Amino acid sequence: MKKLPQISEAELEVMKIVWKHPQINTNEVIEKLSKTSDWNPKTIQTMLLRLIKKGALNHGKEGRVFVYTPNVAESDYIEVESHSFLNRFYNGTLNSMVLNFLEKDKLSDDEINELHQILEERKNRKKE
Amino acid sequence: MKKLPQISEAELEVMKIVWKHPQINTNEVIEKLSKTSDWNPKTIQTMLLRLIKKGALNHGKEGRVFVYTPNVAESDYIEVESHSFLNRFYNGTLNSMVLNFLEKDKLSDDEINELHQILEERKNRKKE
DNA sequence: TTAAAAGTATTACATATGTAAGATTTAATT
DNA sequence: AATTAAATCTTACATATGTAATACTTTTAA
Repeated sequence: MKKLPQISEAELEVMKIVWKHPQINTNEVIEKLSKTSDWNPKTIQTMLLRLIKKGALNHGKEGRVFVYTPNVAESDYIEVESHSFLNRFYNGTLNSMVLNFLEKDKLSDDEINELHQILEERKNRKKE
Repeated sequence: MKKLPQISEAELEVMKIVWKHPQINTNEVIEKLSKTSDWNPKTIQTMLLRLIKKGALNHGKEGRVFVYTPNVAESDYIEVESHSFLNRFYNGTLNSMVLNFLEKDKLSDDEINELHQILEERKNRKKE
């Protein structure tokens, strides 16, 4: 598997936009981020550049305008981050996270039922 | 709830030691961390100091030696980090993380069974 | 009682990150 | 063609983090 670059918190917000709209250009990124943040356009440009430098984004030109595409898949990134998170706090296993949430009453009855339902289905599916 | 200080990746390793052994002194921290890392003792001291400055640790003196205790509970910290993690990657819900793991086949059959078991028990317990 | 050892306190320095401003180039408009 | 506008490129600067080294102070050992 490809080694993923280190992506900071703020950079991640930019990545999310590009993941959602591959082949997006600079102004469109700025526009979309303006709705959810108060970053200066210059700041956003800096982050785009850094993401290119880190190899997280690719860019081409369309006229004189940069157009960005992700160079790391969102699912890969989430996977790596998830495992690193679980390792840091839950002995590396999702089950121990779920258990902890149950113990600490962080799940509503509805959520518990939903989870149960999901697992039931999964088990039934396996049987076939 | 108390506002938690920002704790860096490396600092977290130090916190874990103090959480596990409250009322631990400098040398003991260094000794324990030497087993799992190759940090210089000076580096560890810097991190201890920074954690005090950030309010993550308290310290008292025992003779001329510092003794540390956590000033933030491990469970609080894990809770905050967990929610921030879920918000960043899974729409804020644990269920969508579990679903994603199932879809991506990140859980073994054993783990799935265990999870199912856990939920069964939980549901039965609720009924009483 | 002086020197060495063991702690703590202060300082250092490179890289990363958040947050831009200013300079330069290129394209569009008058 | 000259001016303006719009993009990109270069530079900046404070705080955080990783990773210590050096200085100072207090014990302890010779």
